[in-house]
Amino acid sequence: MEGSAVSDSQDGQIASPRRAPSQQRSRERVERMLAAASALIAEQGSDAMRMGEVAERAGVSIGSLYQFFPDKRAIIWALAERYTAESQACIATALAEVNDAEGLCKAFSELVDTYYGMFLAEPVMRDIWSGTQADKALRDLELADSRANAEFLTAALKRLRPDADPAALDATAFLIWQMGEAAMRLAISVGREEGDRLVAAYKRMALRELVDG
Amino acid sequence: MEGSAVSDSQDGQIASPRRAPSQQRSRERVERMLAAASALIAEQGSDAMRMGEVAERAGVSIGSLYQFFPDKRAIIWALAERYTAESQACIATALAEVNDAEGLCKAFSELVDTYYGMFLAEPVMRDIWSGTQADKALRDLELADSRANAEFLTAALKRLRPDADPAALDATAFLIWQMGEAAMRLAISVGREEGDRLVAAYKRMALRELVDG
DNA sequence: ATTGAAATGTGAGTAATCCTCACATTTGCG
DNA sequence: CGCAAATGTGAGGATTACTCACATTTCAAT
Repeated sequence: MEGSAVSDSQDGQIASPRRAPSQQRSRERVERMLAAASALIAEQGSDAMRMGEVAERAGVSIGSLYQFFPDKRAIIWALAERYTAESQACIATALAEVNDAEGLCKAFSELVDTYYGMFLAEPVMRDIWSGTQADKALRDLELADSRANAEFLTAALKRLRPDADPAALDATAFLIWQMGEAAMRLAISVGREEGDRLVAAYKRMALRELVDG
Repeated sequence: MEGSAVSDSQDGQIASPRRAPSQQRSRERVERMLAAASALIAEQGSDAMRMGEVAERAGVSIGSLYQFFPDKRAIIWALAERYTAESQACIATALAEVNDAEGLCKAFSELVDTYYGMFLAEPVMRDIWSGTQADKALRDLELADSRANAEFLTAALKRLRPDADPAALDATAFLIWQMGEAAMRLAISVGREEGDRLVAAYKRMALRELVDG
């Protein structure tokens, strides 16, 4: 099997693996690198994460690190990608079977709680979404992710209100989703108590918009 | 007159001028430095802005730059502070004389348009708010700014609904304001057309919440 | 006008850090 | 076994934020 993409990121674009690990040994080493990076981000934040330290903690040389990750952003990107994939699956299942207003309320409410819990519990996710927004590739990933997530919401809305303008539903769902992420970023950057209140207020606002149109 | 603060930023804190310019000559030079930085940020973004280039374009030595700005963040922070002061004044006047629901609608609607226009027109503001969120000091500045802005909204709301729970109004205003900034950041990162639609959707949503409670 | 201290100005040099590259080792496969 | 591809290594190149020892200018007090 040939390795997939080899595109070195240059402008502000993607950062795919420089070389896909094809042997068992290297796959395990890449896992160790990701684990080390994850731990370091959790401890100090992605900005303070040093590539040399990642290599050392993973028990590999700096050269090996760069064999599989073209640059520092790529390793953060790889971690972010895992989290988004995971959360997207969770969202899809939560919204898949929504068919009436009551079901939407329940599913959306639980979804927000789950998402908020993930933000609170995962230091890496927290750092990546609130800290490393400087990186254009990551912003784009988040945007794409947000669109994908919003589409599950759109789909549910369309089932609820088949006669409404689809484009308007699209915009509403996208906006509501993005605002939810903004509300949660805000919530985790203030105290826990105020954060909880903000998330609750967001939930109430979003639900009104979703249900009443 | 002794210079004001000298607190070198260390942890993730403030970054005040290392030494306040007290002579006319140095005040002009500092202005040139800020202008150079602003131009460079507009051209390439704050991340790509090089301190050496700022100094060169301002016609000063690198040493002079560091005489007045303790580090790179400080010069960006100084620019951000100017924009926030300017926009805060604009918000205060817009919301000061709101006394009924209709007035709130009109004032808020115009305010959003103005703010959105500023985001679109000012590359520096755009870069600082959407790009340099990695910087904790800047995030804190934005948060404080947002709280201050939300308070004008809170004040207007309290005049409209004197019987409502003040704490709830506070939370609502803060959330609505933050979401507005999120919506605008989103709007400028997608195409102009979709962006306009998103801002319009936000406006509708926010107004409903503001008017209906 | 003199003077001296504070303010201001300079830029070569330091330190930190991302990333490369020439070369060594290991693995898979005919 | 033999060889090509995959993998591994770490000293060093390149960039860049920032420092510091020293030069120059301003200005208030004498």
